[in-house]
Amino acid sequence: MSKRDQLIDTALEMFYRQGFNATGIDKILAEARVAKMTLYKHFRSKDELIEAALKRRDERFRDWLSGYVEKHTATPREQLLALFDAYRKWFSRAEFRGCMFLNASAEFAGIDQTICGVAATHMQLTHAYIRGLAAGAGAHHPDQLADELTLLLEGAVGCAQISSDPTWAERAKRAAVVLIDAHLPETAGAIDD
Amino acid sequence: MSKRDQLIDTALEMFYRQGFNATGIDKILAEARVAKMTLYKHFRSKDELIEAALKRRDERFRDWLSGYVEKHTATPREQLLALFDAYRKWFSRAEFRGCMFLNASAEFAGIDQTICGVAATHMQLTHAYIRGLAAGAGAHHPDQLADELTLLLEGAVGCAQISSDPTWAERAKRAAVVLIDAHLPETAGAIDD
DNA sequence: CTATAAATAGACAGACCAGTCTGTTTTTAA
DNA sequence: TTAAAAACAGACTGGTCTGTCTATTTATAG
Repeated sequence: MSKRDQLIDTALEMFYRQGFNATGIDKILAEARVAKMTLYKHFRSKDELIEAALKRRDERFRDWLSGYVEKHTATPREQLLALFDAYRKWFSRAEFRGCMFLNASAEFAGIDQTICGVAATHMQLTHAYIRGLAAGAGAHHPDQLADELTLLLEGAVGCAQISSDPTWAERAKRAAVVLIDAHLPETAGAIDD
Repeated sequence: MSKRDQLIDTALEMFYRQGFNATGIDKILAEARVAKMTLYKHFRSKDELIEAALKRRDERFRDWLSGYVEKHTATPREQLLALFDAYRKWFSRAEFRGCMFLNASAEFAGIDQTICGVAATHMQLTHAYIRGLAAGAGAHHPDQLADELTLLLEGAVGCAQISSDPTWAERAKRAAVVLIDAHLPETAGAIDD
């Protein structure tokens, strides 16, 4: 693995765990065992490293999410619900610290437009992915269903972080069942209450 | 207004706008026109000022929310939906920077337990308020409905912040209509699509 | 082997940070 | 008026931050 990749991976982990402003360059360098000049040869500034870390996080997260969905499900409707199982698994991890892009947006809103742009792009891409699943499931209004599921997922992330309670994923899933059934042609309406 | 209140108000505004770590003590003091020793007579540390600011934010926000709901609605069902109108209004404000408690949770997770506790308490209190509205509306499972509406509201906050798009409140409201109608005795099921 | 590139350690600058201290001025209240 | 309390300005400490610079060492490739 190149020094550049080492830096990005280490920065990614530390930024997510401790926050962006609270994580100093020197600590990242010590953890990654990389010299300072090597960092500034690959990145013009700390902000550029943050950007690179966020972009890597975006790729990794969406790959992981779609991988989980493909592996664990059969029917299109189950795929939509599997999103919530994936999130539940994510919330249960010890290193869970909420949505890294929302965290970045919190620290850099009104300060660094590029970083906020990366965060916004991540949400658009995730939304587009969910929209694709909704369309594949035959939703009447896939955009609208994707909006609703995005809201539940994002809400679950926030609630799980602030309350340190991963079960918010399950509560979101229960709501998702209702919304999905309202959107899908009523071929197999499974109701569990 | 006492110097203490001046400090809290100024800190609240600046912390929300710029973030906690990014806002230095000296800048708060300059903005509030208060001497440094006055701050340290009222608060033992910056963290204690952050706590006070978050507690004030909690009071103000919940007062504003319940005030909005009481003023704008007649029936209990409309009260639940008015939550989303209130959020929509909040999102449209120029100074909107997402959920301050989630932002605090992002910056202080694993660092300051007290601050995270204040954030968690805010969510519990907001949830309890919504639960009360749900019970008043005659929901079959007010806890569950409060969970679902909390998820939609928190999700709308996150989506609105990250995408700088206040219309997420309206999309959340549309989903809320479906969920509320699934929970309420079917006396007056208003469907708009 | 040798030349080029990459990475290293470590010092350094300049700025900012939270928090402490001193001495003075202003406000408050008896 | 006077005594106590509150707030003031501003210097100061010790630390941390990002980013730059130099000089040396290590890897790579012809």
